Amino acid sequence: MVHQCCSKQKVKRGLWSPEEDEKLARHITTHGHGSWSSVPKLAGQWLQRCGKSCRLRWINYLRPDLKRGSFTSQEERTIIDVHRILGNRWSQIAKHLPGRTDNEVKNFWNSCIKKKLIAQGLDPNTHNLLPSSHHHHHNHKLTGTSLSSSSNSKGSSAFSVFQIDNAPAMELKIPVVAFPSFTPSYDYTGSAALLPPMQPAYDNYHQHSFTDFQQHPPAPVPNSLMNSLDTGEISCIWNMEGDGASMSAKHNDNDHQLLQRHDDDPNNNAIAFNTMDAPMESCSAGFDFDQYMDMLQLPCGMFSNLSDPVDQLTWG
DNA sequence: AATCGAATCAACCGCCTCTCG
DNA sequence: TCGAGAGGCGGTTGATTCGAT
Repeated sequence: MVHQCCSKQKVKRGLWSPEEDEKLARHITTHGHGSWSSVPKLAGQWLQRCGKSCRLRWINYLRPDLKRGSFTSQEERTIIDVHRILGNRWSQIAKHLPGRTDNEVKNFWNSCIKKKLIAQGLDPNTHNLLPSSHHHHHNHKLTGTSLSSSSNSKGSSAFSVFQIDNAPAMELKIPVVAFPSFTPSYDYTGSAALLPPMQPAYDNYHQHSFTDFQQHPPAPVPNSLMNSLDTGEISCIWNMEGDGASMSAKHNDNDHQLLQRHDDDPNNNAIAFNTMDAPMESCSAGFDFDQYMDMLQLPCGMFSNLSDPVDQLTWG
């Protein structure tokens, strides 16, 4: 199919020559692109490309503010973070990476990140553990279900406790109605037990506007995402150290006590669970949701519709 | 040095949305 | 309200490069 903008003229396809690049760049830097469909005409008779092709070439290659070179680990992490929330919305993801294009991000994802996640036993689409991974490692799984909240329309479980290989892990899902002061950071370089937060509310995130990140001041990606979140669900997996002797959250390389805030840094809202004193085959953990909400210092009334604040985990 | 498969990436395709008459 | 055109996007393709044998 031929584009409307190219239907009335002979257009060249395929790779751009240096001469074409030079002609297009010179035209746009002096006149701006205006209407892309008119760019080939205005840029001179030898630029026999369709407007769409010119636009793409400018955006992906000629733009002066493009960043060259391979992606940094920080950029990679940002891509993973945003992708978890937005899915394959490459142009939105690229907005968080100055100098990178959607095409570049998409290619990097498909050729590199995707494989890394799969190698870590994660589904690159959902960022959840691959089902085969559970089976392969013969993981146990426990789900806590006593959290009840009218805002939790999915009726999903509040907790999941399971094992990855021999390491116990816990998934915690927190229904939120507004933006909490909870800004975890994650170590993607760790083992499978040190997982990034899961993305249980994919549809919720999509329902509610995430589109205008630019309104928010520059911030780490999770912050800017959370800032525009008006409802949804946060979910994290925390690793539990040792052979089931305790259960603790890892945050900024520090372990923390049960439901205690890190006092030194008000922005450090790590959660920890140290009540898993029994072996993983048989243990329980109480979870005081009220206390947890206090710790997060949530805006007043945020969880007012929670009817059953205390939850209990059992295993075995 | 030659071959071949994998990885990479630029570019295209086709669909969707927005704008404007 | 509707349709045409343009811009924008994500998926896909195909050429090129890279690396192993």
